[in-house]
Amino acid sequence: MRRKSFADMSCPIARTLDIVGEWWTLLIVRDALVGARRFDDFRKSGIADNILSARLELLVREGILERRAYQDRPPRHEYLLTDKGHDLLPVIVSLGMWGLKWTDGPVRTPRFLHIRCDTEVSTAFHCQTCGEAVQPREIRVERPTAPSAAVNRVGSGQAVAAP
Amino acid sequence: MRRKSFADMSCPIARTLDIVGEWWTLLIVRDALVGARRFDDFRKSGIADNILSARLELLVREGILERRAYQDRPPRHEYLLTDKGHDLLPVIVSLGMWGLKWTDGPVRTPRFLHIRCDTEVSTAFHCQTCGEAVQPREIRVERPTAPSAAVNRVGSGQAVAAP
DNA sequence: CGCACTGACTGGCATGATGCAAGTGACTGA
DNA sequence: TCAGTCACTTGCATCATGCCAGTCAGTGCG
Repeated sequence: MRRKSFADMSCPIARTLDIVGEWWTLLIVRDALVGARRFDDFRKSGIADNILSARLELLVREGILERRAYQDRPPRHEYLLTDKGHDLLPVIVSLGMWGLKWTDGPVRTPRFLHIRCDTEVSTAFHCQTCGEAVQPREIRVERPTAPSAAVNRVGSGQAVAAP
Repeated sequence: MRRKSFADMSCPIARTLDIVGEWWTLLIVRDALVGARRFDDFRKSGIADNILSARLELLVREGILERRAYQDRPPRHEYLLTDKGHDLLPVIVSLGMWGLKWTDGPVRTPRFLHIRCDTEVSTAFHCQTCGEAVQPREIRVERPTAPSAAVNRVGSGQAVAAP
């Protein structure tokens, strides 16, 4: 059954997931961030050949990876992250942080280092007004503004799932 | 074909994706963050009933949502984020930020406000040593340390995909 | 009272996604 | 020459998904 597309949804979160939300896709991005370039490099994650082939094609088509020839007899290509692809770094990092905190198992995760000083960087919310870091618990999520006001549901708040 | 599980992988990113990486799951988390509570609330995203039912059950089982009765004739339940679930906020936000920058379409995204001062917060990398925000471009990703050193591949760097 | 509607699911079925594993072609090295 | 490597491609079986009807309990209206 073809999955319902999120591409035409008005929410950018959904649109991102439409592009990178398939099984294995973000693991490929992770591996590309870590330095994987060739088909054989990416294969080491355990992904099936045909799925890897399809995902690489998708990531190239979406401009997240670019395909570059590294030899011509036979023609061989490697896959490099674009700027667009590199901008998925915060997604990867936040997934890793959640997994570190809430899943069990060995901790074998990429490290993210500030190039200038070689210190490991962390990601956090920041408030420009207060000038300080903010914990997720200190954040109130406000739903998207809708042209038609959401129908009040008595006693359960104004909950509307966004298409 | 049953998907290959990422649960036993040594990478926390993979383990997170094993839990929340199915189609629709993170959109449900998004909606829960925005205030959706009931089956009907979540359904508004366009998800099929049986998939929603299965995803809610998974999120409850994984401790991301808790199921709470809101009436008993007939028995009816609503679904609320746990702390574990709320900690997926950075994942949702980073997905939204990427989508804002790199996808086209209307911008109808949740807003994330600092409770104390009602300012919209943003997420960013931070370097403790330099005491400043760091752009993704200023970050070097280092692959996970491996007990067996990666085999050098001449001319292509030391690329190893992590299981 | 009967009927229509609502909400929260459950279930049947057809189609696409996935994984396994074999195959292909070009090349290299012993 | 043969075996191995690399980068895919392909065939097939099994699961994931979506559509939509159905069920049950309750409510409200004519």
